[in-house]
Amino acid sequence: MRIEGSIVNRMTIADEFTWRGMLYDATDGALALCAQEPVTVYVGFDPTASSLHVGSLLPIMALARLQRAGHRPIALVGGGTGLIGDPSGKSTERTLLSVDDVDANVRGMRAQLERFLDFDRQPNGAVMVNNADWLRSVGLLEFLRDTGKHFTVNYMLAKESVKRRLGGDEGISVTEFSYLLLQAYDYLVLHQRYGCRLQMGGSDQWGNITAGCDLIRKVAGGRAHGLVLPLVTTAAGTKFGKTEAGTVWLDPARTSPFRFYQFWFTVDDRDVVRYLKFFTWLPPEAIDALAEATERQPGAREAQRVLAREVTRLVHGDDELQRAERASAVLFGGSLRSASVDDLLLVFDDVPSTEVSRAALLTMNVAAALVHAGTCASKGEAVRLVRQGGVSINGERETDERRALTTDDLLGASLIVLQKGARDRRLLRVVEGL
RNA sequence: GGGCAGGUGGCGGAGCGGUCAAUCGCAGCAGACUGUAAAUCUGCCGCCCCAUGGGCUACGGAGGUUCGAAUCCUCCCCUGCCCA
Repeated sequence: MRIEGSIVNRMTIADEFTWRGMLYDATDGALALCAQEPVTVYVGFDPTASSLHVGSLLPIMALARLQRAGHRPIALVGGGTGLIGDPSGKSTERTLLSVDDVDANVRGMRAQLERFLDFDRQPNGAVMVNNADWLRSVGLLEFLRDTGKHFTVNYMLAKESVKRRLGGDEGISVTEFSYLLLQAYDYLVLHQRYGCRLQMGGSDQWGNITAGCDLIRKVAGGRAHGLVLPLVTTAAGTKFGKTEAGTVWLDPARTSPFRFYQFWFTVDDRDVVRYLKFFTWLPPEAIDALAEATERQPGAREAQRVLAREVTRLVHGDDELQRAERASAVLFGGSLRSASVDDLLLVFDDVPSTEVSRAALLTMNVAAALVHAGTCASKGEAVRLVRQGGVSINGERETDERRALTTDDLLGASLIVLQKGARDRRLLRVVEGL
């Protein structure tokens, strides 16, 4: 991504992070340092999956904001640490990923991260590193002598992530227990190679980050800082970034832009302003205005609309945003009967959709169609759902799950819209000769 | 290696020979009310079927006892704690 023009700094990083609610904690002097001179700052991303998800968006935005403020961001992907597994925030031991999996995940994540940072910007172009480059080749004895010697087990036992596991009934393996050393070592390497003096991360990273600061002080004699971001919560107390359909990924192949857009559009009133501050580039005045709009006319969902638009554009680009908006307008914009078949066909690729042959369709009843389209996981579930009144077909509530589908059910002779509840919409399209 | 405590549905956690597809809480889904919101209330929440009923697969794994086991026995695997 290119950042055009020069950025006028109206707020300091401290002001901005504070106003946006992004400052959970920081080491003494971290913010003063940023106010005083350009700093090289890093955030690490765990390659636990081939795609980032919306939970990673906050640290990504934090990096990007710092870059716009003139600092140099380093995005680190954990091709080395990913082989070990970070116990922070986890209550149970994780199963190890294979080297191939980690490498594949690293590739996927790198590609995504590139979108949010400017690698050509002068003089503070972003840098992407993979800690596999130094961790995989380090020798055990060398590591224990050079790095391990600087930490006491006492120190490590005092870390929250370790304490929690010691109290749990699964314990913690030496592998995960050692994780902290690796991340501390990463910070040291980046400090030595790039002069990195600030590490950011989620609040669960505090222990790992301060361990790195301590290591740098002991080995390099330098002062390094840490800043942690709050955990993104939802007012309803559920896990942020999860929907009925599972995790909300940044990869459009895993979470379609339409679903992605819908995720943000359906955000709770109580969360929307906070998310606007976290995840968009909108200036304070614009966000304040949306906050007011939400208070005055919550039903208009203006803030959610803008949030969905901004974040979808940021992650998927303008074209995909427009498709998601159009698909949403067609499927949620009032009566389906008034929507033209052309419109429906247009959104076919953007909405969860399934194809079916005419012959197969005509052997299906309503319940079978719901399963085929993926609305329901099993026929039993489909039966229950219909009996509870949770299903509409082409906008009309369906009450008989055993009703056979006929060509009369096809809009424009080729499409059926299946609705479950208020939000779930899918299309079933008849394809000749399938 | 020894002792102790455990392994039950997405999670937590009951059940301790039949009435258990398994109490309950959380999470999830739907309905009502709405605003594609929240709260609240209601229903649902293993799979399949010619369905006020029937079948199948399930309570770490494998055997066994019994008319009948998640519940009893044996062996094995796994986890935690304590001891060596």
